[in-house]
Amino acid sequence: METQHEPRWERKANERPTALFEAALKAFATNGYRATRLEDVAEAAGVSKGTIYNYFKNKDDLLLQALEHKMAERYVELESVLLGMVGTQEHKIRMVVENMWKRWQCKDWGLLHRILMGEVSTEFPAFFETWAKRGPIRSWNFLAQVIEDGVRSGEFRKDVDSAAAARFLLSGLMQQSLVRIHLGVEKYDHCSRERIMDGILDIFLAGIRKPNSRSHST
Amino acid sequence: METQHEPRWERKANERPTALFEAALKAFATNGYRATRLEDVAEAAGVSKGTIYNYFKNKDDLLLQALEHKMAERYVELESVLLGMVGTQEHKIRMVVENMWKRWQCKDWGLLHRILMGEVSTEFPAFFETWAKRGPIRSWNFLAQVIEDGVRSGEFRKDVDSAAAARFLLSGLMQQSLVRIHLGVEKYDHCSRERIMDGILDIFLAGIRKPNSRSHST
Amino acid sequence: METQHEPRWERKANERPTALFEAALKAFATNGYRATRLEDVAEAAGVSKGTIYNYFKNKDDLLLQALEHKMAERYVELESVLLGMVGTQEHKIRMVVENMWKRWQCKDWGLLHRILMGEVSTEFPAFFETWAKRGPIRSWNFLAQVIEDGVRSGEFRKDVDSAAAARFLLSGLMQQSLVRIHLGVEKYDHCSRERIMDGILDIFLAGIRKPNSRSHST
Amino acid sequence: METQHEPRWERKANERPTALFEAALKAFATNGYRATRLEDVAEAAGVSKGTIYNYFKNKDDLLLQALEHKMAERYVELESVLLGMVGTQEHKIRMVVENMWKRWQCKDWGLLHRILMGEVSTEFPAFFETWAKRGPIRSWNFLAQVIEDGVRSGEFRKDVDSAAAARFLLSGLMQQSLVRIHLGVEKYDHCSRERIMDGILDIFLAGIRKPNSRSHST
DNA sequence: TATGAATGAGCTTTCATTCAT
DNA sequence: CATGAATGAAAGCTCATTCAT
Repeated sequence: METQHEPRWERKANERPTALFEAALKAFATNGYRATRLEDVAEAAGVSKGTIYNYFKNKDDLLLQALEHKMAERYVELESVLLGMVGTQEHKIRMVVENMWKRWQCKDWGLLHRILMGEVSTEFPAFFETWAKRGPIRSWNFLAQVIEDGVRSGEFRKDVDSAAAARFLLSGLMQQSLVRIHLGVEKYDHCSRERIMDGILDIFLAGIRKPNSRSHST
Repeated sequence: METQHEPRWERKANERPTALFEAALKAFATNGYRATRLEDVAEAAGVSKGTIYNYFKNKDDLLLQALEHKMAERYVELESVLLGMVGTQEHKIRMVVENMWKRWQCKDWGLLHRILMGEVSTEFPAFFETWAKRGPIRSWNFLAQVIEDGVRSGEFRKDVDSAAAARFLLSGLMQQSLVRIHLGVEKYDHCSRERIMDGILDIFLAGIRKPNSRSHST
Repeated sequence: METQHEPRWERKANERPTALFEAALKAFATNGYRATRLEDVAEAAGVSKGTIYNYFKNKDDLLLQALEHKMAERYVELESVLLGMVGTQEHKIRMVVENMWKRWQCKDWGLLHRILMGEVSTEFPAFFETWAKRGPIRSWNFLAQVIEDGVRSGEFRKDVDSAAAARFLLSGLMQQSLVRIHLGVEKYDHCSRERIMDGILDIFLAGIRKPNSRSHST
Repeated sequence: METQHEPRWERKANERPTALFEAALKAFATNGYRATRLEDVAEAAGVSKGTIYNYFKNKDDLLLQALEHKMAERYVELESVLLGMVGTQEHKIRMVVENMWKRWQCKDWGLLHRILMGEVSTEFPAFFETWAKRGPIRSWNFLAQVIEDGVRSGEFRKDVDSAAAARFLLSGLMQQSLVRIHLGVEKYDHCSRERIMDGILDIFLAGIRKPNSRSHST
């Protein structure tokens, strides 16, 4: 004679780690990793301090796993986009950039990035390196390839340094994204996100295009 | 036959704060602010724990004053450069960029910047804002003005968005500088500093120049 | 064949604060508030340093709450006595005095009082004031009322200043109690407690009685 | 050919310890002994921290010597008064009490007493004992003698316990003095000092006088 | 599994004391 | 003698971690 409890509780156990990931990343990004007390993370995740230790070895482990989890999540999406792009190389660049720009606007990315560039880079340099290779460097190289293709196809100038170009474009956009949106600079340096994005793309494409090319910025 | 006592300490009050600034910034940038023990800073500065409290109210005060000091130091230099530049706007841009690029290579800047983008931005947002306004934003606006002048003088394209352009160029360069040099990415993303710098400048200038202009990249 | 582990600690949250109150008051009264290390209080209470901070914000908070607790405890008792006294005013005075005298003999009162007159009066004057109003002043006023009634009923002299009288009696007794018993003066100023108490009461009552009154000292 | 400097500076050196005594006692009484920083005492005395160590072995030494000094100062005066009193015993009692009352009003006495009853009694019990014997106990015994004389001369009741009586009178007055004036209770327990003093003396004398005696309080 | 009281290493901070000047 | 920068032991407090329940 069992009372039928709500079935939604079934998946609770599975969601614990995820809830902790979210809570941890948010708290760490907002207040800093060291400055955040595990108790606050627990509270934000709706569990008690001790519970964290059922899922993670220690605070560092929580941080690193949370980062790992977020990264994995984000990079699966990325893969699918970078494959199967068609059209001119310029079009592909636009697509890549638009996609990246959008994901950089997202709060989650801000959280992730702040921590990585902050305490992770100093306190867990090995992890930072792993991330750098899997994330930024890979996308730099991917974009460089696209540009390279454009050079070969005659769409872009012969003397463009595709590696530098890719790094320039993505770094410029990413940095603006980070600083303006996630560090709040747009609150006191007034310039709309669209203007930044469009302006950058315009200049960049003009900068790599064949001089006599007839294309023009949107 | 005198026993030469090693004096337990020397009286050099004037140099103390500066020595502590250096030691503190270095330690904070290397290991993170929270993760650094005041005793280590003291040791690095060649004094004892207690001495720090003769000069600073507490750990936060030491951090903030050290940052303030470094900033002041750096911005006086900057002023003198930005004034009194002559020649075409393109030449001015090259000068600004070369100057910035050089200062961004410098270890001190790396230390300062890591801390600011890291724990300072989360734990002392007010200070971060002050810095952002005095530093990056000011240089963005300055460069935007130079570009604006070039637009008006017919040197650059009429439809260039000078604000976005300035932010693009400086953010791209700064980000690469930070990541490659100070976060060690150049160790596993092989691309010489010169190539990055030249490549970026080439594309940027090509991107804003009047199409029929005869200038050419270095 | 079980190894019987000694549990590292026991879970008895409910008793903790009380145990800490006792230990704290004792230690503070014995060695002085500032001179007492929190670790010693913890040890005396059978817990570790950190545990104190599960119950109290800081050292001051522990002191003040401990005092508050003791005071509350003591004043409930007092209430019940002061109410429901019957008989002549002289009899009531005797009862009040006997009751007070007994409570002042008690070690707990000594602990409480030493701290209050000592560091609390200088370092927490606001708390001291609160205590003075709730404790001594209230009992002075209560006794003054009893005397006043005796004056009106013709039991005591018309020209007796009841306020001064009450303060005289209670202060004299309390001071002797404090100094002799709790500060150890009786060890080198030999005079039995009974003699002090009886002698004082005898003189006091003789001092306020109507001259032709037939009462006699015990 | 000496320039004639002002001669008042001559005694400066001698006054150093005295100035330190004053400053120390005041600071210790106001904020508590442990809670007072030596640097504050130094500042109040117009010297620097290090100077204290030219005159005193350490903080404890400063406290104890300061107390010793004040006590000596006060007790010379007392001696002269207690000797050479003439008249009835009641008159002598009035004189003693008036003298004591006046000295207890004095701020210096308050400072001294607060410290003695406070941290000194717990942290330097030996010193406290010395003081108790030289101070209160001696005056109790002196007054007891006066009363004893009055009993023998038929001025006071035969059955008065002179020891208890003396302790009662002096303790009552002293306690009121301490609490009302020096601990600030008179601010919220309104009763003039004169009333307290007169009321107490009136009751006390009425309490020890021969019943048929014709004397009356002032 | 979840809880949260208890722990204690480790950090920040204070301040009595020393001593080169 | 006077100074006050420097010291470092000692204390307050925090919080990651453990573990009885």
